[in-house]
Amino acid sequence: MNTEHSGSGDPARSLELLWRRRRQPTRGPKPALTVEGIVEAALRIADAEGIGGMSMRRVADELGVGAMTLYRYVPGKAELLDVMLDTVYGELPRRDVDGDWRAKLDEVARENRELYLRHPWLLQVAISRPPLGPHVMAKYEYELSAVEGIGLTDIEMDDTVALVNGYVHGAVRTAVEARQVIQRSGMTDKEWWLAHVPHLDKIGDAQKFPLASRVGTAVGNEFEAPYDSDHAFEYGLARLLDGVSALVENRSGPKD
Amino acid sequence: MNTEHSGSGDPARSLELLWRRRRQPTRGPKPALTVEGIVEAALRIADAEGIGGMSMRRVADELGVGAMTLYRYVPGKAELLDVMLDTVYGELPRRDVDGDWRAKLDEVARENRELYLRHPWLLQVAISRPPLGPHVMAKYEYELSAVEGIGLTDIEMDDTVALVNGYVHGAVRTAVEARQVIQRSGMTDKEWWLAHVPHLDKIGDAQKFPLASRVGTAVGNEFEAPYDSDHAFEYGLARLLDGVSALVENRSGPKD
DNA sequence: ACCTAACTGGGTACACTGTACGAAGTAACT
DNA sequence: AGTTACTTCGTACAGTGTACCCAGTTAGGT
Repeated sequence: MNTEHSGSGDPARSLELLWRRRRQPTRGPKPALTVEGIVEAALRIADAEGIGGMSMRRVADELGVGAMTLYRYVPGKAELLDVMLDTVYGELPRRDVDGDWRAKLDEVARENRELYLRHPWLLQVAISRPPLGPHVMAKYEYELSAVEGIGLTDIEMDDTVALVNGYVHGAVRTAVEARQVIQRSGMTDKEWWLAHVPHLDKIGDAQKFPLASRVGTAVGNEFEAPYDSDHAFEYGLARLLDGVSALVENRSGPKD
Repeated sequence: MNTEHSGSGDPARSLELLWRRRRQPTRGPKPALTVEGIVEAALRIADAEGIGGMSMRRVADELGVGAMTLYRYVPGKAELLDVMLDTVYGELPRRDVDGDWRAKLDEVARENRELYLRHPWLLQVAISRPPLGPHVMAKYEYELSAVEGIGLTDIEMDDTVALVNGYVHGAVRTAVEARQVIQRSGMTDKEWWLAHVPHLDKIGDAQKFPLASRVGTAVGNEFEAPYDSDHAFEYGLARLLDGVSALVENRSGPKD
């Protein structure tokens, strides 16, 4: 099920972990693990098996230690997830784009899309309260800089960045789910449709639902190959940026 | 987290269940339960506690029977979820709208939004292969009828309906997650931000991330009240339909 | 009236999950 | 050497979906 949550722990403890502010102890045995190593192992598992496969025992097995050992390094699973998020956000290139705000927002969208495709488990994590680590902050700063100084209010800047991120999230989610359902079921969309048609015919829905039958069949035939998510992404992004453009022009030269 | 899946069972068995095509047995004790009753109980739980709260044991408890009893009526949890989906889609009003395709698509978006708000657990279910029950078919038929006869190809009709549904899904997901995180944490966004600020100040990110600090503070102050999701929804929907309009006009009077 | 086939309810078991608790071992300071 | 801080990790608990099996119930056939 979708849902793992981020940002649920104690702020002081979480930020200490995210910014690696813990003073190393002087006495006692040397720690055998590091937070970095644990996060790396957790990311390997999540990338390969989805967020559902990333259990504390599974991560501990990967590192050759007992499950409870992890709790010496990380307060709990929620906080480990926070560090994983901040870590993968660190992979974003955050390129300096020559051009106007539109070119920059376009780049933001593409970079985020790549990240989602590389780490599909990100789509299964609800990030309503982002973990305020160094890479999350840098990501937010970078994305805001794309729409800074073009006449938007602070609130509108945040809205716009959130709108683009929301669009990319939804578009990639659809594409990834389509890809995953083919893997999980071992059936292409066409095969799945053809497996249902004879039973639907028996029920007689072609008469009751003529449009659904006609369009459903057309779509089933068209997309034997993997769903053309590239085209859908480009089209939707262009429409979205057109919409933002209207707002920017309205702000830079208001009529009333 | 996010994820429960739909449409994973055997097609014949699933469709038989969705369309209630099972012949009732002649011998043996009269069944104490009905599929309808089980689905009703499961919906009550999912509406109140989210999809994570809907376990087979929990549903069985609600009905005063043992967990395994449910398996006499439903092949498994995945199929029960399919019937739940088809059932709630039956709640959609599917009003006849006077007006052009835009007014109709607008209505489709609003009806779907209401449904997501009434059953937030829908947002946690990945529906890449919809359960082909009577109400899912009727929903698809109704939504296609909004864009029938305006010059789009069958594929474009499906794309357009999917685009609108995708937008609504994303917009409501953001709003619902914001609402839920306040419940779960017992903190408003402002309180959460204020709890982090002193620690972030100690780290000194205001210097490193000036834009993020400025905009983050502005957003934190603005949205003390519940996030103004109505406004965001209206704005985004208007931009989206503008984009579709461009496609429709291009199809009805192509230049090249 | 009685047998049997068909059916229902549900107990137990298995392999999972996150993590609280506490025991046992190790290293550095006094 | 004793104390203190720190490590690893076994056990336990309350959950999860569901395979398997047995006991009880009812209708049809004889």
